Amino acid sequence: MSDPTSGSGIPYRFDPTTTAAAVEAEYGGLTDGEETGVVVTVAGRLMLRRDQGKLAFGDLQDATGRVQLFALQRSTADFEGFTGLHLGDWIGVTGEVIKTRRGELSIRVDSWVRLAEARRGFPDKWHGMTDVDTRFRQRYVDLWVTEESRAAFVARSQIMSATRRWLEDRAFIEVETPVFHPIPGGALARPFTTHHNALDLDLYLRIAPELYLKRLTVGGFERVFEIARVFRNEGLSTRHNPEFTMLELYQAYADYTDIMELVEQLVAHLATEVCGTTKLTYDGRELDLSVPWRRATLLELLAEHGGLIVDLDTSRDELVRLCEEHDIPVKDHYGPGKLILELYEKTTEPELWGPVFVTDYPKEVSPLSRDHRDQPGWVERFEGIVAGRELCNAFTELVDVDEQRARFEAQEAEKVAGDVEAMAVDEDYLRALEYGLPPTGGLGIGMDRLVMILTGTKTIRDVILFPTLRPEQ
RNA sequence: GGGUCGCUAGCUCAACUGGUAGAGCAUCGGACUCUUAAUCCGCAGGUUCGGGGUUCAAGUCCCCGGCGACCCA
Repeated sequence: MSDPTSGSGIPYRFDPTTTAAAVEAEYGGLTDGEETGVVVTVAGRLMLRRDQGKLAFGDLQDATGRVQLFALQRSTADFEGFTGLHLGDWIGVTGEVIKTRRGELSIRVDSWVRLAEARRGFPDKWHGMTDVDTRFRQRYVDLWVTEESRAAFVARSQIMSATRRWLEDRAFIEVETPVFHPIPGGALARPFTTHHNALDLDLYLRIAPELYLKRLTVGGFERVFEIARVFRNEGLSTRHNPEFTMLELYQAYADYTDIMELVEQLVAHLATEVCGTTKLTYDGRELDLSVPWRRATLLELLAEHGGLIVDLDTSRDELVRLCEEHDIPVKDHYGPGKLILELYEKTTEPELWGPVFVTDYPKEVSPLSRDHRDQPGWVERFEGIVAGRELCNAFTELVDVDEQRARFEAQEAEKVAGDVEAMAVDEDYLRALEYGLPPTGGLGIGMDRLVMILTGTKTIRDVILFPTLRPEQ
């Protein structure tokens, strides 16, 4: 044990006494040339080095920021070794906090140790890493050299943490439900399939945790939430990754108007926590998340933006004609509700910036929502549109078991007719409903999109550490 | 799925109408006692994404394939 580094020169542990940010916070006010007599130890990655003969300067970056290192041949141990370090090497440094004559807060290096060697050259120290594909494939490099990238993931962590606290403060409990589902359900999407060998059972990766969370409400958990990774077998785009994160929550005794208030308050709270304000700019446009958000029915917005005055009693011929006018492919089994939704998605949704709650959807396209209390053929459901993106989907939950069975069977018929996104009948879920689901409001929020909005990033890959990519070879 | 653009040294990028593939940074060697993307001198670094074709000659033109970006459906 005479050599504590055991030959490699790399120690097994290291004890920094402070961080770059803490040094700056405590000693940033020193006058030029001032010395503190305070010796600190920091650790991080060497990002820049400026050799100056018998002097050398370096920039050390740790998780909190950067601080300059100041080494002298006269007083720094193994000065030649220090000037031989590679950019990107991890080092630990001990020395006195000073401000140089030229006014740069620095640590004057007494001793140092290499904590890791960067065998591969770091990206251009000025331009960094610009190829987005390489940034995603080599996130371990991107995080060091791209400040905005690091900041987005720190913000993501804060958003997740603040969301949990906010919900727990309101008596919600966090649960974990299965990722493997024998019957995919809770959303209209294609699932991934897998197989359990011991049970010789085909299973599906969940497309939503909804039906399990409502089983828990039946079980007496009156307020539950899950931050769930979900999986949808769809294409990739700036807004879609095959695996993404949904916050789902269920609140007994609430309806969709209660959920609207919950969403706008939660999002405004998160904006304040992370951005310090509810008045943001996204993609060059103003976005005011201040409470309350506008509420408008899907039909009202369809009239306002699409100029289409229609309803469920509009003749099918007329709805089909309007769809054809807007280049929307129509299938024979589409009813008026589906046709109206298609018209809305084509003519109106792209025009919405928000925040706005689009309320009241056709029953035909909402198999898990409760019938509207006043409007036959419609359900109590809303989507929140924020920064032109569909941020959330929520409804007054369907609690009537007979009605739920009928909706499932209608979905099953569509699946048989070839709709790969349609739902199947889930008998166990129906059995749960037979034990009684109280009036309940439910919500799903796309957390990746929320993080995008609050960090000002433009693609979902900027907020997912390791997005799904084609293999390199 | 369709269209457009891109892929050149470890990184960031050049190379006019086809004519010996270059620079900056990083790396390596050297100089330099207050730098801030330090500066200066020097060495080295390439299957130009892959395959085929046209041509005396292809990074460049044509075809097929791979990967990506943007736009559209």
